[in-house]
Amino acid sequence: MAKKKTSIKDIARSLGISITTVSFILNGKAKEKRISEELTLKVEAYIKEVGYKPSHLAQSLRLGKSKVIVFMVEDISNQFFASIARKIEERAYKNGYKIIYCSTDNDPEKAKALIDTFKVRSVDGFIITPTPALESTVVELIEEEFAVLLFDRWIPSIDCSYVVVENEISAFEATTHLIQNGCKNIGFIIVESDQMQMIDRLKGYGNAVESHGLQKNVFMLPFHTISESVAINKIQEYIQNNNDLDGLFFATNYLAFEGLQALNNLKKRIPEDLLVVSFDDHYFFTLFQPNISAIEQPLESIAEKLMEGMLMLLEDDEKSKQDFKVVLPNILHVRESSDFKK
Amino acid sequence: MAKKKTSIKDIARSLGISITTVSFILNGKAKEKRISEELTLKVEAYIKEVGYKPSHLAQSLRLGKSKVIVFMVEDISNQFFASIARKIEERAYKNGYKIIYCSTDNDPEKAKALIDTFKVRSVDGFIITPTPALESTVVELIEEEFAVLLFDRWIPSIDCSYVVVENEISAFEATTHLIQNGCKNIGFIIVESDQMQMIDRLKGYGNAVESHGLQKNVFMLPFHTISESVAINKIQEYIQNNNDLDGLFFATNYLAFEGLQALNNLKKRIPEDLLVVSFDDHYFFTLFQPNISAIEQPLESIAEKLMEGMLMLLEDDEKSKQDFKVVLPNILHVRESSDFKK
DNA sequence: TACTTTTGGTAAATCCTTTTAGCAAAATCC
DNA sequence: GGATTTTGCTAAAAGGATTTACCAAAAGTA
Repeated sequence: MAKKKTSIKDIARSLGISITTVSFILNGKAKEKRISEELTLKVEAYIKEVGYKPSHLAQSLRLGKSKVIVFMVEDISNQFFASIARKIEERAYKNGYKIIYCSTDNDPEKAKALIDTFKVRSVDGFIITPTPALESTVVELIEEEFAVLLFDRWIPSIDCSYVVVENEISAFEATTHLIQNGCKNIGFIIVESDQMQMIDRLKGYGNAVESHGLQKNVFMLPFHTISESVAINKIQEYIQNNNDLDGLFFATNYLAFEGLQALNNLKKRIPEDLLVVSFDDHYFFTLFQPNISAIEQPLESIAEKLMEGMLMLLEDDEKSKQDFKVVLPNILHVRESSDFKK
Repeated sequence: MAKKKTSIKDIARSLGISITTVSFILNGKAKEKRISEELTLKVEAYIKEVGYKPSHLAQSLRLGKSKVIVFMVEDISNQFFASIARKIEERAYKNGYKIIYCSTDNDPEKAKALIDTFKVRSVDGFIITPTPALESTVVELIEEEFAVLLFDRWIPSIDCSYVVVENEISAFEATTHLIQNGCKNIGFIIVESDQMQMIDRLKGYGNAVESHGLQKNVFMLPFHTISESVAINKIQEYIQNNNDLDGLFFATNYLAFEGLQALNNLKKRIPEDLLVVSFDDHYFFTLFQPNISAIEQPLESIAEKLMEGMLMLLEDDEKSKQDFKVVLPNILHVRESSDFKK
């Protein structure tokens, strides 16, 4: 097996013509550049025969475009991000793009370091779930004319394209749903964070509760929650200390999983003792007994918009680069955990 | 903001020296190439000052190495693969490698097409969960001197490095565990597949059952199981038609999730009516009531071995390239679903 | 002094493309 | 028939690095 790949030069030499001619033909510019049809066919046949494929590296170097998109998320092993990864993959490949992933752990230093290495690699675009304190880095990226698209959360202080969901509206809706089903004291369990999606969910919950004349009751776990078992314990304590809770709204599915463990440990019955609803739907919620009500983010639409936006940012040279701003609606699935009738 | 990045040429010009000198200094060859310390320091200071970073593209083109590894799995959104992705990521980045992922859906044509595009991209290595009929493509890759490492399943007919787990042994162990806890008629639920890991799991089950003088009772779902609900129905039918089952062993966690739904629909109690154990542990299994016994694959070790092997294949030029063959042991977690005492 | 060795560096080729500018021959025009 | 246009194709630069081969000047040796 030949280790050495055939290059455009080899082809030119073998056929006794110039590199330029071969390149024109390869790039479909034969007509435009007035290469005779006879020669064109001959070259094309030869290319097919030897199975020549141009080197992407050389092309990238020459054209200044690498056809690589970075997918930078908090944690690629998180089901939500992994699902999006899967769905944008198809679309990217179809358009000749490859995707490099990386996880930030929501650590600004790590995120910055990663972005730095990728700049050097001359990637074309970035799809980012921003960590805190990433404003200036993102602004820099945009100024250096990379295609940048935020998702899951956006950064209010800067002008940058994004794809997010209606966090506030859906949290409002889910809370209202609990109230309509009789809850008077709904605990909202959230992780301490300045991420916009969390802030918005909290806001939606708060507005719904207050607009019905009820009291807010928020339990905030520290962000770097030491471990899962500690988190479970803390939630358990919270529930015990608030014995009159009749509803629980979890801000993410991971919190819900921990919360369900806590409720189970406390022998609390759902929905008899309290109603439960969670943000971020999950396969488990329909497997769990009782089924858990949840707000589903539209993964398919998110992925679709993400690639639509990214391709637009990548291809259009002239249009304003910061105007792809999409907010998608979620779907509230009412299940047994929040509805006696089910 | 400057769009144009500074190149080694700019540095040379600014300092009135040659490109060669700058390159030597950049690559730590100043001493070896007898560049004076004075000049070396001056250049290094200047490089730091302007924040110069060499272009990876140009380096890759010149050196024929791109420092990119392809992580090609069946489905990146599958929790198992996503977890491995996360764990190899750290190690790869630490060694200056980036990871491009892609999903094959276990479709040979798709896999071949993906491999083809990546060859062109001059990636350095491939970590692959092989689809069926991929032997020749993999052999080609090896012959073309790419670093190739199979995982999850390997291909018996070819000589290629791999990292897998003890599928047969663990299946034997889990089956034996069920038998020891009183099962006389264990149903093994598996998906139709010629993947080695499935064949081995089936073998382990069969050996265990037969060595205890019991009958095999295998239910095989067609591979492209139309949909989840259809799968649930089929499993449900199977259980109904085999009313004397007292144990169920699921070959993967996805089958277990479907099976648990089926059991729930049939109002079967675990472990009172039958014992349950599954291959591939999952967060859910400890959340589910009762907790489900499962065989945990050692994700951390798999990832570690994967990168250890890949780096070895990438760096060593001389050593034999096919001799990194690792088989890792799993851990059987006995939980409530297969043990009355728990 | 004359010759060798060391020191400190550089020119140019190479990796593989794309693309601009241009050249000779053939065809067209008046 | 001479000027212009068209046809068909190519030389060479550029993109940004690495590396081989080599060259002066300084230092060492006899």
